[in-house]
Amino acid sequence: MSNQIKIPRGTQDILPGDSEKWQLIETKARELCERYQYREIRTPIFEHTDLFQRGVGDTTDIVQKEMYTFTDRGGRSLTLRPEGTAAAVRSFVEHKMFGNPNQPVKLYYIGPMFRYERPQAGRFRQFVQFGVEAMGSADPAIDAEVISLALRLYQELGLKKLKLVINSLGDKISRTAHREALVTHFSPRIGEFCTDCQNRLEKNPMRILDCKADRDHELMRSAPSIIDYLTDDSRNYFNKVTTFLTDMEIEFEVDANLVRGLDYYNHTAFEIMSNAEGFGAITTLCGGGRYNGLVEEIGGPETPGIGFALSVERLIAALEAEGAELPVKEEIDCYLVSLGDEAKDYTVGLLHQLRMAGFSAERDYLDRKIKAQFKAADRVNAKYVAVLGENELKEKKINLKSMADGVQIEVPLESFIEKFKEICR
RNA sequence: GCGAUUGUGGCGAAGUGGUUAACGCAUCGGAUUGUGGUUCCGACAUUCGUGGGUUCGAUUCCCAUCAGUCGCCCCA
Repeated sequence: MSNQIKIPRGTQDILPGDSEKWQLIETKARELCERYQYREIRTPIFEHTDLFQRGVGDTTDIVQKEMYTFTDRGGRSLTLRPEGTAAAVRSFVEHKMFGNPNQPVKLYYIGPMFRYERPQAGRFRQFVQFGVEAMGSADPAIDAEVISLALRLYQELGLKKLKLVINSLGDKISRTAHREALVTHFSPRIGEFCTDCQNRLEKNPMRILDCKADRDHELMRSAPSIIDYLTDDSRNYFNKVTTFLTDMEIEFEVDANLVRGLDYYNHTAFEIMSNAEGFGAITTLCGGGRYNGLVEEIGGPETPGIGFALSVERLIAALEAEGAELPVKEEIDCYLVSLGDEAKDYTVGLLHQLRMAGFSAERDYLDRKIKAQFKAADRVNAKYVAVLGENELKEKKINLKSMADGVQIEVPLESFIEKFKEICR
């Protein structure tokens, strides 16, 4: 066992017992997307490194220190996708979906993402994101729709302790003006801030607001707020979004310091967080926002877009923190108990027939005693146990026992399947 | 990248510088020679993450290493 190969750091096996929960969540997400009319897109798990550098942004932590980048045999630099938006946009441009008569183009994806990070509660090197992208519309109603879709998923899975935080990052004019104000504000005393912030001053001063280390610095509280620099258009846009949310009776909180870590956001930015007690330090379940301009950046025509991404791992963690159980039932219709070699062999055909008829069915393969076979049947939550022994075989009948009430009946072997269909429909 | 903490059977969990490594759960067998979820009895770690050192002797002490967990940064 000393040379045992173990799972790579930050990854996890999802075993039977848990995989059913994942299936249920994925099914719910797909069903929800069907209702909201988002259609699935499946893109590769790796892309050209350039895509993320351009799409996600060179100044982001994701690009600077978290990418799984490798060179393939042809000398190309490829990267395991750290998020889903860049690839969706790449595909949108590559397949000229901007020419699709159905606009906006509404897509969803669900699959693994990769970031080279130190694992801890709610953070993995491989994790699964479910995300949605709507490209081609600059209507604030789409922003509200995207937000409500994310919230619906959580709510329909049983989460209650949720908080929606929203902000506007404004358009290009708003951001440029705000940026200048920030630089003017922080420059004289930037030496008092952490080195990260000192770098941010030039590259992306807005993210200084997001800094936890310098949170209590006096210049933070007096820092210019983006809200004050929004153009009339941006302000109207934001008001529309919040009005629509209110119309849908969705509660939210405006946080002027909500910035988001990715460079491509503008206008609407939002996060859904968990309030659950005992949740880990990382409380963000879902993050998203508008990214007008990203499609152009990736080489397409000027196209507005908005989306979100959420982690299934964190969703499951939130469910556990709230003590919300997913309705996964694990049971089988029939367990075949057999005694004696002849009967044992006979169950092969019976099992096959049960399964052909659409039932879930199982038998013993370890040559266990009858008592142990019943225990096994009990363990797998068998609704019925069919007992076939030498006696039954001789008399061409089979005993069918209902495990819930212990009632047992005799059924002629030849009509067993038909009878079982009646009893266990 | 930095910090804290942990690493004993399938799982949970005691334990000590010296050759029997508790116990609980689970599993298997028996009591009940063909019937589950209760009870009783029995079986189940040449071995204490890995490598090295100290020692007459190490699971227990020291060093290194690997891994898990949690936190910082940042994010989903």
